[in-house]
Amino acid sequence: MEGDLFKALADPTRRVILDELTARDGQSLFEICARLATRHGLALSRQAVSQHLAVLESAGLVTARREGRYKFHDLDPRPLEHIVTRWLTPAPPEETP
Amino acid sequence: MEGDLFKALADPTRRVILDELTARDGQSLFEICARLATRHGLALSRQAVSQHLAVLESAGLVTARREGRYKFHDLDPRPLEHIVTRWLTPAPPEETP
DNA sequence: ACCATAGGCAAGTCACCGCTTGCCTATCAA
DNA sequence: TTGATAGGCAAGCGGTGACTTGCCTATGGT
Repeated sequence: MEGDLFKALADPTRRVILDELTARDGQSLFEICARLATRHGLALSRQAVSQHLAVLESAGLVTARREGRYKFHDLDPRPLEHIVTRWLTPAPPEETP
Repeated sequence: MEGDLFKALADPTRRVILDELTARDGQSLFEICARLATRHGLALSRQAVSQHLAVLESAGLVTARREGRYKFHDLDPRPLEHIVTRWLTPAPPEETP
């Protein structure tokens, strides 16, 4: 979906996760948990971060690859490009929500 | 605030309002209501649109100017540029929410 | 002066979202 | 094989946000 992109960006914690993946790509769930706590003071449970990653993944902003018992997450900023172009050109009609 | 920008974009109705202002700048509240109904099938109350415009205004995406008993709304897409650049450069640290 | 129009303010309802808790599966090391 | 690690699933709770309803102010036409 298109609207999932904006929903994914709406939460500040998810934006920090994107920051963290920008600084260091290919982190696992526990790595992200640890770095959120140490570098941003965000003491979130593992499931909270997991759910955030699921939202980012369904928005196309994060791709996940499994290796053994680890699951590494990579950032994909390409969907962001649609945001700016949308309201600079004569707007194309959207899905009626 | 910074986070208000993402909160403003989170709602699909507000995105349609931005589309509508992109197509025709300087509309009043009632004009926006009418065009949402006729062109997008969105039958919203006047207050609903008014509240949406307030959110867009506090996000810096819409500027309002009063003339007599009318209040015209103009689009300002400049805050959108920060979105893309944020996750393409080595991310600057954010406000801890 | 009167009334219709354009807009604002405040409270209340309802649904969604973020987060937790508890339990379950899978992979690797000893 | 046993235990520890990495992750997933599902139900439940609390808060926030979108929308409505009702009433109020202000401007403009006649």
